[in-house]
Amino acid sequence: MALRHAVLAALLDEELSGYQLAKAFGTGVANFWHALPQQLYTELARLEREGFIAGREVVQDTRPNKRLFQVTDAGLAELERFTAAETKPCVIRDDLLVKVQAAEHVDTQALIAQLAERTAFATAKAELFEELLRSMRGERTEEEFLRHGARIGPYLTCMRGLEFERANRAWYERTTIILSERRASRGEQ
Amino acid sequence: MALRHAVLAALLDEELSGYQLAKAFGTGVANFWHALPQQLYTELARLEREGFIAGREVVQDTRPNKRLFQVTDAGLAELERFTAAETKPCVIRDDLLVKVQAAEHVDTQALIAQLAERTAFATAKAELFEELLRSMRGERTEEEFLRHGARIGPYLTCMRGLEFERANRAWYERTTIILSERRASRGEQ
DNA sequence: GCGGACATGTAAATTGTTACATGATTAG
DNA sequence: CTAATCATGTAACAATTTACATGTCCGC
Repeated sequence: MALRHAVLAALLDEELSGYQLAKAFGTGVANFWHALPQQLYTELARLEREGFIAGREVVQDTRPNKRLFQVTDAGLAELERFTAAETKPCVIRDDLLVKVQAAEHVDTQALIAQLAERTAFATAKAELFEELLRSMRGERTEEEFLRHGARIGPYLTCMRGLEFERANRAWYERTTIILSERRASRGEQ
Repeated sequence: MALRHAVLAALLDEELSGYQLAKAFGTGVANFWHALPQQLYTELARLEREGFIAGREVVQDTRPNKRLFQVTDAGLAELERFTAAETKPCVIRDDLLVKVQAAEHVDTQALIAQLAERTAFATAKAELFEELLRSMRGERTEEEFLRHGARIGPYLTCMRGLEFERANRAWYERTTIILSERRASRGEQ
């Protein structure tokens, strides 16, 4: 039941629509959780029904109308309760790691192509996060911002996301080289 | 549908029982995927029914009997097909990150305690992985092992797992310090 | 004798993904 | 005129987690 708390956490700093949330939870600005639009619209409806968020209709001329949501006092209390409760450790589940695990027993050509794709993806995401961090801290140094800056939560989770993507990229690149070389030396035999 | 492929990948190098798989997928030796015993027993039954793995009963004196499973030719072919197919990018979903995201709006005392727990957990896991990597490469240097060693797949995924836990630990420690200092300076006001 | 490790499952509930549905506006 | 972005949902299906169930052996 953490999706609802992720939504609450995302709505703390600003009112957002379902569509805006979907973008954040999909493309990865929200490093702390991932969800598809369908799940978010459903969860927003549930949260509103239960009084944890309140929505207001915003009429737009040029685009379809939208509903912006903000966290209620009950919602904040629920988030407080969640934060104090036990945390279950996070787990890795990655298709690509499964494939690399089997690398010695299968053809690695397609695998190497997929590693290249992921390298590009991780690089782009890392750049996005770097930019995001820069804009969050503004003129201040990181040190200074971490001490006294506002919105420290999003900054910290973004830092973790950046490190994650950097490590991904490094591993993808190294793995690509290793599998390619082994492939080549097998071919030469 | 990657659980089944994760199971196949885990069974490539050695025959394992459901119980042994459960330990590996639970405590994290299998960095590439996570699953609970219940899911594994169910999946093993399905895989056997579909002919992707074959089980054999091993009678034991001192312990309950067990069934060891190995991958069949059909299973290897299925894994080959999976490896060539499209990969969906991995996503982060972590309770603790959600909590840190909300750090500014909730009481951080419990959060800091949870970060300490996670630090200990990540440290232990990193040490486990280091030991595992050492035992896999034996006398060889890492460089040498990566070039020519057998069972390169498990080694590579373990490397990723180690880096992940090291990064976790570093971020947990840094976040603990930052939140603690901010908490202290709020208290002094 | 009690808790933990060994060993294997089923059933119910929750969560997450995929497919289906609709409709306006803007940029190329 | 076609694709992309904005905007919101429902329904069906698949995956994961939690709860229930059972029984032996070993060390303290």
